[in-house]
Amino acid sequence: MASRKEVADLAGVSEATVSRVLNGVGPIKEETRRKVIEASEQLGYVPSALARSFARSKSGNLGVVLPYVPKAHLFSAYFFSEMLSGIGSKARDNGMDLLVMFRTPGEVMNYTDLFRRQKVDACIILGARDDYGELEALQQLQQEGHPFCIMNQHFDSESFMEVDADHVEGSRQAIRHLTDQGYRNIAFLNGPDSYSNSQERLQGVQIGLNEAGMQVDSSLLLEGNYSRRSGVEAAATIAAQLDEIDAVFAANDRMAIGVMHGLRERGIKVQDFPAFVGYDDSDAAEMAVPPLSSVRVPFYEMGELAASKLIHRSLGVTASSVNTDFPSETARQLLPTELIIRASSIRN
Amino acid sequence: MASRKEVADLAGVSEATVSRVLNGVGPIKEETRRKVIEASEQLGYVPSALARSFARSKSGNLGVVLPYVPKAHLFSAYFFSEMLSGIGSKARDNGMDLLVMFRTPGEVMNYTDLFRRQKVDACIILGARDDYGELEALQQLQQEGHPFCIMNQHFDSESFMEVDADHVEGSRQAIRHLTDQGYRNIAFLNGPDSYSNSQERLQGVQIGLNEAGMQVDSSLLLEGNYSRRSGVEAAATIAAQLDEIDAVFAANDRMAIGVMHGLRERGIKVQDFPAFVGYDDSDAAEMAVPPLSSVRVPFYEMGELAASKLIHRSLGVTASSVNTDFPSETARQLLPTELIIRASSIRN
DNA sequence: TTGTAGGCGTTATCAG
DNA sequence: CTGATAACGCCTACAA
Repeated sequence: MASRKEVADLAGVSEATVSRVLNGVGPIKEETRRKVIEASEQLGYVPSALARSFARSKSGNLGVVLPYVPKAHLFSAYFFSEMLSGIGSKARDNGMDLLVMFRTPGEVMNYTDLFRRQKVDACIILGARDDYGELEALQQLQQEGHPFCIMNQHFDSESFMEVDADHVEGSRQAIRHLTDQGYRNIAFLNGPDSYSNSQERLQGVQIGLNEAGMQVDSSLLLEGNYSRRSGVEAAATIAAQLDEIDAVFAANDRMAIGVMHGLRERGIKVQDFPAFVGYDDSDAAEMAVPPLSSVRVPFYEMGELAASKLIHRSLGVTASSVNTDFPSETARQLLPTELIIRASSIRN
Repeated sequence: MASRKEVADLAGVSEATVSRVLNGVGPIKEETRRKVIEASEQLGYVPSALARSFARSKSGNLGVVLPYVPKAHLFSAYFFSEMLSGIGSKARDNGMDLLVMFRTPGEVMNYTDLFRRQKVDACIILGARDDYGELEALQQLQQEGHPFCIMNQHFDSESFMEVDADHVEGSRQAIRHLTDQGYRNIAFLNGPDSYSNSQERLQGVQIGLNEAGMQVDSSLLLEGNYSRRSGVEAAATIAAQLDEIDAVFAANDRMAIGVMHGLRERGIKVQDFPAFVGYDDSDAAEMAVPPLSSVRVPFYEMGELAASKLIHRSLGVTASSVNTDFPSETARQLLPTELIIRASSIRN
């Protein structure tokens, strides 16, 4: 491959000038610029990202940590691919590449080493769990001043940069949609309490019910683990009290669909189904029978936002530019959800 | 952060020795090794991947090119996340990181620059299209001797390294499953002919029908674009000749489910449905109503295989070691599929 | 078994 | 506006 020196020789300039032209820095005489461009095109010269990164001590990589999912279909892949796409789009806009890593099942990830080794300039963490080891690792990151952003999980009493959807409001909307139609006995199939997401949904449910002059009935509170299977299991409980239950709100689509399946397995006909509202508006929602109403979460946009925040942060934020474009830079930022209404929740 | 020099000083050795110990190369006196390890742990020293890559002129990154998917739900995200996980698993085992890129909608990707810039040491390409620009780009890669592997697409008359599933056999199995049960009028909803995958499925269908002493009936051949919507559209045709059609084989689950939806929209009852077999065995298959029989594709394993081949190739294959572990290194390799039978295709 | 020193391809600083 | 020239942090012969 052509070297920078060859380009310099061909263009009749110094190597430094070649770099200046290619990086668009410093004042350059137009003719010089032209000569350099021509020469480098002719020779097919491409600067080495490796050398560049080394010299700048910037990898140019945006790290993305994904939970370990393969084969364990707790969450829909939809979820992650949307976020990843959003992140990728912003990264590309800023000339950064995506370095994707999967969290290993047991062990806690050593986030700081990722930065120390200079593999990434910033990092987005998806699906962090709220356990001790994880928290400690994140605190260390924070302490060392590495730019990182957590998606889809909130750590109370920490001031991590976080991006999430407004699950309180999303859940409230879902409940309101049901109560507005006169449903009074709404079962809520939530996910594990260890996810901040689950807690927020419960809050939203409470608010929604209160607005309709109702209270949470703990006998209508069920817990699954976000898998379809756990929905099927919850169906047992729901089927048993089908007289009292006239609607089901599930914390994600998979569980909602699981409940539907469970009811079907028990021979319950669609016309006898309670109303259903799911969550995520994954592609499974529109594929469900009946089509599942669901709370749409702007995963793609969340990915974009997280990436933007990080990039604008790690790309030298001067004292003057801070607090203008990204006021809540270090704070938690929530994107709005939207209720998508389909047949499953409409009174017939 | 602690520098290598500090470690060397603390351990009372030269910097070179520090590197040797940390890289496990060359003969080292046990005591020296211990001193170095201690010193580096004490100082929290972590070698810079940047500098290391630069010195070795190896990025340590395995590139993965993904098709541009966001919002266009032609393929299931399931598909990609499985492959990505498989790739990631093998990459990790070999100390490589994943550099993920999304193909931009219009333009052809400049694969060679990826290598020239030294961003990646090897590259896996998912969802390549068989158009002229793409082919040319791939040929150039080949010519320059860069290690790359194409997944899920076959280029005739090229000897690219390719990994795919055996779609001929998978489709044959699906058809046999149907004919074995006595279904004779099987509609085949295929994807666009521009994907080698589609062509292979058609072949499999032909073989399967022939085995049952039948021929392909071109009036039963439909084409969609792998989206659910296209399945819904195909349902119009199928509904119109429901007397003649007793089974439907679709080239992926989304389309199969789309057809089911289309039939439902037309008021056709489940008990009057033709038998259905989908393809991919994505999570949507088991969520479908009725649960959809489908040809399982080992995406995860395909990812592992592709990564393995590349890694073993780019990690110095000597003349002696070649043609032993990976006989078909530069050839096409197919993994077996498996028919998963669910309610949708069982005669009632 | 270990130290020395050159080189990797850029960036960036400092003269000119 | 442009040309030298030090870093950058690590790897790896080569020498000892």
